[in-house]
Amino acid sequence: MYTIEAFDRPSVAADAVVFGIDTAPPESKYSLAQRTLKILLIRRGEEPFKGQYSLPGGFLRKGETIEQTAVRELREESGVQEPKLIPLKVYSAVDRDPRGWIISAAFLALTRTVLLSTDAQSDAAGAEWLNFSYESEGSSETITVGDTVTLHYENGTAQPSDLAFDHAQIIRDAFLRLRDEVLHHDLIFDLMPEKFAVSDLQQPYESILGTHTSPQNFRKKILPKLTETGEYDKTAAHRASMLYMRKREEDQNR
Amino acid sequence: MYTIEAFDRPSVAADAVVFGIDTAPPESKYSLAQRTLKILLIRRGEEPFKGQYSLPGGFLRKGETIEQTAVRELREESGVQEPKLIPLKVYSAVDRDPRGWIISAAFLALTRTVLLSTDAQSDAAGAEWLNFSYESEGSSETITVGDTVTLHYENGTAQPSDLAFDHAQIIRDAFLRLRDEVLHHDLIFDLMPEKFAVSDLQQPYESILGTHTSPQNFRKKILPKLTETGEYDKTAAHRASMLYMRKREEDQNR
DNA sequence: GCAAAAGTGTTTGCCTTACACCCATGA
DNA sequence: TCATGGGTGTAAGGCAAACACTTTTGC
Repeated sequence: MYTIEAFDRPSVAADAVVFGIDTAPPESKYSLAQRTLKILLIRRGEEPFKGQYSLPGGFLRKGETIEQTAVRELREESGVQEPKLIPLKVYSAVDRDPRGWIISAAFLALTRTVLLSTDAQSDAAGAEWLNFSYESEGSSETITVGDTVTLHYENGTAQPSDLAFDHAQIIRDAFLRLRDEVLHHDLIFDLMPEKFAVSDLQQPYESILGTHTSPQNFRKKILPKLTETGEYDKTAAHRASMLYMRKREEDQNR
Repeated sequence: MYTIEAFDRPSVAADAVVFGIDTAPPESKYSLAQRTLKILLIRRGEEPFKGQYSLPGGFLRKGETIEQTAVRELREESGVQEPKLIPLKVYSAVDRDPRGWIISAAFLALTRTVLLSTDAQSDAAGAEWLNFSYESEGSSETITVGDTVTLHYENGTAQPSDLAFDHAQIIRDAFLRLRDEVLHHDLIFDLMPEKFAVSDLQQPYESILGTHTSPQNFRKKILPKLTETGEYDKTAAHRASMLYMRKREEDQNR
């Protein structure tokens, strides 16, 4: 007969790899705004790994689901609201945390805004949005985060890095999943505000997928997935661009 | 300062949704063998849910990863060896297990053979391979397992069923992931033996994806992903079929 | 020869790509 | 007017569906 006391139990954490699109003002009134992919990291204020970057996350509490853990910790540590969560995997290597037996359920989390709450009641020293870029060549992969952190991977495995715990590995796995979901399931729309111009999509889309095509062909490829709103963005010094919304699933085949 | 005693800890289980392809002998010496998708379920020998079907699975032990838990339990309960494991998600609803606070990391698991070990040192009454079929129409989905169990879903949520725990929900999520991985990442090969004829692929492939095409066009679509072995299957009463292997990733673009 | 499947070639239509072109707007 | 992006049209190439056809084998 099973009794719940018969097994040792690990501490369970949720960690989130949060991506967002940052919009920088254009260089001139003519050119497009610069839209770049960012990742949210926490500068750790406590041991272990004090002062190093880590993913936002925290411990599962009794009475909540692991998704609620992720949402709560994101709000507390960074002010990120209503993220889109996608479960990644459970990281459970026995030596992954020097504090003891702690496993972590990792999530890919997307937000439509990169603003940070300033008065976050935080148990971490501070949350920062950092530039994110990914490159691969053969069996080697490189991720650059912010201006100072470079992560290397060989055959899909993280090499020792400046990041806390096994978070370098989690970040890679999350980005590859993001790329896959953008490619096959239009996840790009979960990184965008509700209404947007076609050209707002292209930079984020192509920096995630690592592709490039002309604005004309990008338009034709993406238009079947969009619905016109009739509104226009008139802020730029050229022809105003129509704002679109994501087309509802049921209407795709019409 | 963090202390590991500061948080309550849940019991952590791993559950696996195991799919395999069963090969039934052909009706005559002329026709093809019947290949059907099967799912491995356990008839529970203990409370709760005694006598009902559940997924194979068990509890995480100290010193092992959650993947090792899944592999160990599969071997113990069903004799399945060397499954391909794909992490699905963590199921953590607070009332999902009447025994208490138990969360489960669910895996999609694929095996190349549907044979069962007969002398499994089992803590379950018995493992069975059951026919699996999936249908969807609008927001309703139906999964049929074996001859007796039918599962219903509305808007992606499992309706009450004869399965133990929340396993009806897990099975649906697993099958949709299977379909997605077969479509986008050629996961079908993890359900096949190392060497196989082109026609061996088509039935499983199309029953998972819910599509149908001619044998000729299926061949042309799949051949770029295959390598000839030079061996032939001469058992049937018609032209012998060449056996192929999965082409290595690096050779795909040649 | 006949049934059944293995395997090849051809046609057609669609979808992507490259690129020429016009439109709208503010400086 | 000019620079810049918004937006449309068209022609070429590649891919997939439909299907006609040949090959191989056991009965």
